[in-house]
Amino acid sequence: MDKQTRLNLIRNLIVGNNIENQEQLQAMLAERNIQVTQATLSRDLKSLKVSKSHSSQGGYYYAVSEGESKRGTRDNFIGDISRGFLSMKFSGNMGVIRTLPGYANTVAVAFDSLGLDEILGTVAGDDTVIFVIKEGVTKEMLKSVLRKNFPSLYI
Amino acid sequence: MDKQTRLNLIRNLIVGNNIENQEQLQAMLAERNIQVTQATLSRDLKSLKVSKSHSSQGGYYYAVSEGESKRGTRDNFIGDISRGFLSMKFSGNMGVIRTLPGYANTVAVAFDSLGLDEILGTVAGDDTVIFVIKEGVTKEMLKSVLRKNFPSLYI
DNA sequence: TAGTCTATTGCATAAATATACAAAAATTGG
DNA sequence: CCAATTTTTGTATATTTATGCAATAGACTA
Repeated sequence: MDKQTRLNLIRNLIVGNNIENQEQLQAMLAERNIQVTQATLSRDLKSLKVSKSHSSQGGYYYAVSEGESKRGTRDNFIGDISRGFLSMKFSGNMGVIRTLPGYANTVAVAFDSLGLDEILGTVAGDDTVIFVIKEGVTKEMLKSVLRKNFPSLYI
Repeated sequence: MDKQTRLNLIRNLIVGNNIENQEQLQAMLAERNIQVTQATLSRDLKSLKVSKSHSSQGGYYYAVSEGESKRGTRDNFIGDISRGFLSMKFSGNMGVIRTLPGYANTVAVAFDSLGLDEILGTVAGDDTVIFVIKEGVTKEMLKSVLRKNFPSLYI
């Protein structure tokens, strides 16, 4: 478990859950067998430029800031995907990927270019990619393939 | 100086300046002869749903959440949708919205911003929006929700 | 290889923010 | 006007987050 992997996971956890404070985040990481101190999380959240907001229900939640969090020049497909990727969800034979604003096209192109047999095609908007899964391929089969291709993403 | 006035001033100060913490905000208010404690500011920021973000220079800044500062309100989204909307059709777990030319993106953004639980994601072209319906949600359920949100549209 | 440099982390603690509680101020209904 | 109720605020303190420092590990150079 290196730092970059932890950062990606944290980003995913933040996007996919309502996390109220660093203690809670620490607990979620612990469930995944990642042990870090609050101090490290404070630094991680800073480097991800995560902001803390008030929810309308009175609590708090973390949010990943628009864009800024990562800008770099890794030029392989997996790098492109890692950089913009936020979350992936499924519905029937369709999948929806949320990305940082403006990254959808990059992610979709990278996805296409990998030539995954399980995916029939993709369409990209600005921060959303929709793709169609090949008939007969289950969510679980696809997830397993994706995890193999992107061990850093926690899909 | 009543509370509402102070809240408005705080919002303006936050939008117009880079304020790093409550102490700084307190000082700016003091310059304007408004004396309050940090505790009160903490409550004020909560009621304004101000979030604290990391700047790319390493510092912090407060930001007023979309809903409160800009007119990113529900009413405006509904207006945006009504203006460009032409028709909505379904196929399986997918929906297709036709709009006036050029309106697709606006409609999609508005749709997304409403945060409808039933919709997984959207992609916009020029005059067409495609969206994916969440698994387990039927056409009829979605239509019913949409009719409630947009009584003026014939969905 | 030894020495140097850099990155990452935990520990302890500082700094920043939130809140329980009580008091003061404002509002409401006779 | 008064009494009852609600709102707003400060004080003191709890909670949450950030950071100085030292330790460790890996990378790089000569």
